[in-house]
Amino acid sequence: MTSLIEENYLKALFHLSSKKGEVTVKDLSQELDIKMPTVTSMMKKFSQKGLVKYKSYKPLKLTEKGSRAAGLVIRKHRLTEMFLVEKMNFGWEEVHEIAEQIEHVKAPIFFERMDKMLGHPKFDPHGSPIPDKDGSLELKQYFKLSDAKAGDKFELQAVTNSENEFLNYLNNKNLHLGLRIDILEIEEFDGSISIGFGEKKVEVLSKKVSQRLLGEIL
Amino acid sequence: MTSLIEENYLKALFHLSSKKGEVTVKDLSQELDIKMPTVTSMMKKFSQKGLVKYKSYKPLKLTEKGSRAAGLVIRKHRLTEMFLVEKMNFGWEEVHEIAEQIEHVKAPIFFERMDKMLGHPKFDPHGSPIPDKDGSLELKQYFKLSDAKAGDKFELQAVTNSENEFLNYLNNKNLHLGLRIDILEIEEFDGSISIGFGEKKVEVLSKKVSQRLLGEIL
DNA sequence: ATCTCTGATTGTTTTATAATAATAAAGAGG
DNA sequence: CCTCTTTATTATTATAAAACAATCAGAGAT
Repeated sequence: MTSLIEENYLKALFHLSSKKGEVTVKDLSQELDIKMPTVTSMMKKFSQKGLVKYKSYKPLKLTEKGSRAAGLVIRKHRLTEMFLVEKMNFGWEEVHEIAEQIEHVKAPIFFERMDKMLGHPKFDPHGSPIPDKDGSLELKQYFKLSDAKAGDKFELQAVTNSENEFLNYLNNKNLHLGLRIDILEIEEFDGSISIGFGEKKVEVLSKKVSQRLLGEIL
Repeated sequence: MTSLIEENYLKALFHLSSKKGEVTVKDLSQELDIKMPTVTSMMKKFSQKGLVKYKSYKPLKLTEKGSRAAGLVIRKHRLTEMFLVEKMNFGWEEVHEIAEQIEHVKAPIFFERMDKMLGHPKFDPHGSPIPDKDGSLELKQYFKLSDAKAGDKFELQAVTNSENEFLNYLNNKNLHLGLRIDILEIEEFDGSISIGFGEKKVEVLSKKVSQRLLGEIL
């Protein structure tokens, strides 16, 4: 059995691994807001359980088993987020905290039911892919809006970052997933980008924002 | 903040209180399958928090505050059960275990949303009343089917007991809440009862069963 | 090659929840 | 009213997850 606490370690490992493949004790410590000694001892336990490869003073690596276990937690989280948005009318900015708790429910049938009701979705409300029933994930290659050029058409399909503050900003600007955007102009000086979409709406987005918007150039 | 563990103590206190008003340490101990000394020390903490009235060697009593706190936990549980049955197509025999976990979610908005989606239900799938937003409960007076007389008409509205085994028994006999039942005959010898319902269905129920079926004599 | 700094580990302590063993209070039967 | 059983309490210990303090390892700079 993996406890709630272990599941949180797994999630953090998953997120950090997706960037670098290897994870340091310090990274984990910061991500979870748990002191390094505590992390070290938990990693020994994980190593025991075959979830991570661990050598003293060396970076951690998720094993195949650990990776699948982590994927399953992420799956539960993302299915829950999707359910909250699609079936319970929550906004995409509200669901993270709630899903954070529901994801730890020990009742496979509950998540299977969600999955079924949602028609086996491949992405969560922020465009992040949902791992399959084995916990494995095929990662889609997105473009950043910041990499598009003037004249391109862009479909917004995901965000890199799901903090409340950012999502509320997007809500205020009526920017949502699935939106088709015309890139009008890019300001060389600061990398800000002028876009047009919907009913003649025009907005200027800072580089900070456009780097966080992912999708496809059409 | 009331932890998951404290919520479980509260629930147990609520259930035991509803019968006798007062609860002994032993009762609680058995209900929760936790040894008496552990219960004693938790009750000191509860007393500190003003949730129970506690004097050494005397039975426990929920305070007003404790009673409301307990009611809120029960509310979350029962709303969840109702949601699982009504919105996610689970059977009434499946929902208890799942709700037992979801009830501990710390996100009032989540339960409010369920409540709204369900149209502010007054009863859970087993006919148990759902406490209001303050945690208070008006208890309805039910009759037991075992107290009905030959010739009576009876509407099944609740069950006293929600164990899986019993609910499956009722499922197999097509006995469900809302069903109208004709009491055909009562066997003096063992208290078993012959009933008719639906499409000319006739069944004989043991006293053990009929005592667990609650409702109204029409 | 050594010094120093950062990151990692060990060893000890804390907190919350539980258990066991030993003791004390209440209540029941004579 | 006293003894015996049941129930409750205290005191100590256990376990999991975390913290803090002190030490240790390794990488870069001198």
